[in-house]
Amino acid sequence: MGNFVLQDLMAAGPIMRTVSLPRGRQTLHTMPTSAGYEIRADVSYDWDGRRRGLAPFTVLQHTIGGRGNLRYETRTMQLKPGETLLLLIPHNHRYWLEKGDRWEFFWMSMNGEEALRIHRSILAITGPVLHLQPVTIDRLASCCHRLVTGGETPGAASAIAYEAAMVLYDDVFGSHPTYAQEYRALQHVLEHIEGHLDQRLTVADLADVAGLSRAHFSRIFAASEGLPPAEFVLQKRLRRAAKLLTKTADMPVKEVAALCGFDDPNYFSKVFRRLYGTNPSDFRTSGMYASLTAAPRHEVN
DNA sequence: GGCATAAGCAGAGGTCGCGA
DNA sequence: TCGCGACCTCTGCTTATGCC
Repeated sequence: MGNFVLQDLMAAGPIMRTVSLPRGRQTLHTMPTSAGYEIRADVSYDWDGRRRGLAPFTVLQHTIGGRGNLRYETRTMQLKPGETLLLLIPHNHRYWLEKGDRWEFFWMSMNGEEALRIHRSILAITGPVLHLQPVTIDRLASCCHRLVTGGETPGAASAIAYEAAMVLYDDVFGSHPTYAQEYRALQHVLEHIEGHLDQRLTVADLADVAGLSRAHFSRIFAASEGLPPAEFVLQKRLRRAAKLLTKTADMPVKEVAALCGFDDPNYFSKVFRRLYGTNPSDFRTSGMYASLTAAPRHEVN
């Protein structure tokens, strides 16, 4: 697909596909949900980011011609040809078409923790409107075309969506050494958190790992991951605890707490209840974990 | 004995404004 | 862009008590 360009996608005419694949046993970290190329001229085209359900996903939409409108939190702007829209849902935004306007675009929607994490990192730096290089647009158009016409298995579809996420990553971070450095620092912190969940993890320690001051680290971490660092660590610990509780029926709750970095089982019980709505022992016996969508109410991606 | 709940408190965390 | 200090909020811990 090396020579695929945007014109090839447009040549096929308006087309879209909702990617609905059977759930595999393993959760894929990047999964497309829909893709397509459209020319819209009707005011019924109107999406509100707060009314599209609670399951998180992202929308990547490149404007080929015409124009669209975007309200992002309190700011309102127009999307012109050559501009690419990146949005996380749910979120306080709306994009729509005004009467008499025309909007030609291609888009890809995807979910999965890796897609969400990468797109959130990009959004934290660039905001929702991106100005990508022509070669990036062509590669994204190629991904979109292959999603619409192929990607029949979960693995194949996931690979295409992941490629699209990486193409975007290269464009944004590859051309901005400072952004790349910051991204790598946060990656290092995330790895540090994963490897030390059973130990004391203060925000000051994590800021040291990132090589930043506590206040600045807290600021960029929250912008990148969608949660302040302490809350992020807490949710990671509670997810690990939930898994341990259901997988190790003989392990005392206080031992599960200790393995997840909670020195005090009483405190563990308190925060566990806050997140899951029930105490650890009831959670274990009720089989709640299986009924959850593999995540607590406020998911850490 | 193991665990949950509640109250109280110290210190850590989040966030803002400001300056370099 | 980043660090620093200040201020307010809330987390994390201790202790006491009660239930199974």
